[in-house]
Amino acid sequence: MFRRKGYDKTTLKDIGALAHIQAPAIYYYFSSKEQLLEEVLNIGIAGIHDAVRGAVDGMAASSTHRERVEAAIRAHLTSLLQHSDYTAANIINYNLAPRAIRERHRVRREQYADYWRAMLQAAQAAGEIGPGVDLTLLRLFLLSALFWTHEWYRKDHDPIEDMAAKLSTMLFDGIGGTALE
Amino acid sequence: MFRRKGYDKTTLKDIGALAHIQAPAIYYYFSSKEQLLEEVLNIGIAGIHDAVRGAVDGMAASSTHRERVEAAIRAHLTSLLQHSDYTAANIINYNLAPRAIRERHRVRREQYADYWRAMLQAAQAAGEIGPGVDLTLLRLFLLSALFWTHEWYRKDHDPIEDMAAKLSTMLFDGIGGTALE
Amino acid sequence: MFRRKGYDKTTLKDIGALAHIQAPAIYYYFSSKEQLLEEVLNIGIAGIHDAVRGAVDGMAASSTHRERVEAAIRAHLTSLLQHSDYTAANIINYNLAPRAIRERHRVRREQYADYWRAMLQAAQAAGEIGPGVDLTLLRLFLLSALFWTHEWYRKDHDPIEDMAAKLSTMLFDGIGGTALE
Amino acid sequence: MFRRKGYDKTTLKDIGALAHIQAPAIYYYFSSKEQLLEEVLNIGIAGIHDAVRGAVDGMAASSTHRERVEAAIRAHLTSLLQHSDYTAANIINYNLAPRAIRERHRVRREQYADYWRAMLQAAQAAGEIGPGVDLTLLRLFLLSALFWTHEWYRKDHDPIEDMAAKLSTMLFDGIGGTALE
DNA sequence: CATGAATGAGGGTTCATTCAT
DNA sequence: CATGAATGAACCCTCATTCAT
Repeated sequence: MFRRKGYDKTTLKDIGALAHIQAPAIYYYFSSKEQLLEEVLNIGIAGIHDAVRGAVDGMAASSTHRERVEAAIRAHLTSLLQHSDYTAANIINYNLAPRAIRERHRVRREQYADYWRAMLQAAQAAGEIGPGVDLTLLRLFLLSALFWTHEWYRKDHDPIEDMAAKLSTMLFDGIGGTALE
Repeated sequence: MFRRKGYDKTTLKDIGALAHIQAPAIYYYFSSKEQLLEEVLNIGIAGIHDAVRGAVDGMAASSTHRERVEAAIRAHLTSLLQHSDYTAANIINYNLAPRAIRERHRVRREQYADYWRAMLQAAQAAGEIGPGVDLTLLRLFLLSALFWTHEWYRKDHDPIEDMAAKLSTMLFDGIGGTALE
Repeated sequence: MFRRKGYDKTTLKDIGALAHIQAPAIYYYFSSKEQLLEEVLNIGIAGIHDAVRGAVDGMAASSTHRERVEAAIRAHLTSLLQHSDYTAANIINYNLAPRAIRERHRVRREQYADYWRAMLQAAQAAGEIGPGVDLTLLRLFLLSALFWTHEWYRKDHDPIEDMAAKLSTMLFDGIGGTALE
Repeated sequence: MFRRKGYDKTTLKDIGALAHIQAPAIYYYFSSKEQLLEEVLNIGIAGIHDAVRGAVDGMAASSTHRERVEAAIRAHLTSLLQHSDYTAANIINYNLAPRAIRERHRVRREQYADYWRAMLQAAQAAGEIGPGVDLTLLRLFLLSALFWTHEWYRKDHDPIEDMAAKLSTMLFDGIGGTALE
């Protein structure tokens, strides 16, 4: 509901209807609409973080860093686009959430960012990402591209695995043609 | 106001205060809050579209396509991050806008997308973007990365020109190191 | 609880917490919040009535009526200020109680008033209260003064016995000085 | 309304109906129900304070202090019982008002108490109140008796002027008969 | 004897909007 | 061109109460 209509437009009545209970019954489980939002945000971030970590950490020790990054991209997209309304709800509502919630939640967002930071640093240390690459900017742009997919992705697009593979290729090998060489 | 607090949380009283008038006076200029939103969305898209078009079209005829794309990136970021609260308001509120507005507005968003599509096609036709690159996916990911910057960009970041240059380099040349070659 | 927060602001949850049970468990002992209030009111009136009667009826047969009135004052104040939250709760909530409860309860209040009425009449009959004194008014003002103490009395005030003695003296002997005599 | 039903039981709908407007229109004039209560409390205290001060200060300079006190009693009762629902509302609701309101309001109550304190002190200094009388206790009991009248006074009682005169007489001359002298 | 779960009524409050002035 | 006053719809939330367990 938060994903489709946004926090403000979502009424407790809407939510209650979805859960087949009356609106006030929600207060038996949550202390306020805001707390409900906070839990949704948390589930959203946890879902994608776990998916990515699970995918990467489960890889063979012999995997290259490039393979790891590509796996992370694939897991991120799969989780966001196929599994979790919570993650999309997070993206949509985070900015408009009350300051208190946002501040408490920021920590979790940063933990996810940290995971990527470490992964990219390892790749650069191993020489699989060029030494001149600004990792902070890379991470920010890359995660932006990934998160924003929920805005334009439709079920009838390419399979997510293809998208992930293509993005990884563009990113590592560049899109430049041979015209100028 | 729409940018900072979102459409729903913004009250006409807020807006009136900003304009030094009483809330009902807004109705002298706009027929409803929704119409106000629509105009804000329009200004937002027009601002960035004009900025990008202006930058690219003003270039020397001898410019390479890569130079053009980089100029477009630079103009997009400059407009979004430095000039226009309207564009950021657009990004934040588009999804949650009433369906009618969204459908009327989508046309303008597509026109901006078309501009990029044409630019990228020209670059590929000229061989400056590899023939195997999926232009649709490239455009979607690239614009996602660009639009989402407003979420994390702070005034104390790198100068926008540097960001644009680095992104362009990563994109065209790839981030891959030499480890595997 | 009724004394501190008043009937309306007191929730069954509050009461349950005080009794270390859940709110619905209250219904095992009382049929409704109103019935609970009624019992509290009753206990409050009974407490002060019993205290006063006990003190006066236990006095030596040789006591003067003035001594009896003073004892009644002392007992009333002691009961109200030191022993019984119930009595204070009664005073605070009686007016705001539902009409049905109020009407049922009024009888008990009148019984207490009757006790005073009889005591004052006896004193007047015996000549210890002047023949010209309007007993009804005296009783009303006196009980008003006594009941209202719970509003301003703090533990660090004079001992209650002193207060009672002083009030009795003022009342019987008057506060007038000698200036005009 | 606050006087009849108490703050909690009074709904904004009730108040709106009384004022022939819809409940939300109240917010055009008051920022909250609490602020409304606060203003009612203030008017209540101001009403009685002004009435008493006006009556006493308007007396001939040659008046005795006893005459002044009696005039104050009369004015207090007249204001409370005949003119002002606000004062009765004050008495009833003060205790149950939110702490913040109560603390802000206490100052005004104390100013009224101060007025009486000064009046009684002057009377004692002039010898019209006995030197042994505890003025604080006298004031507290006297004001208690006066305030509480609104609980039992009915229109069919004695005229207020008679009541005031009788109370004054009892107070200054005492109720004691001659039996013990 | 007590609780977990839920409900229904209703309360205070917000807000876009209207309209006479 | 703008405001003061008011409205009606709707929202979040509270709470006494019920009832199966």
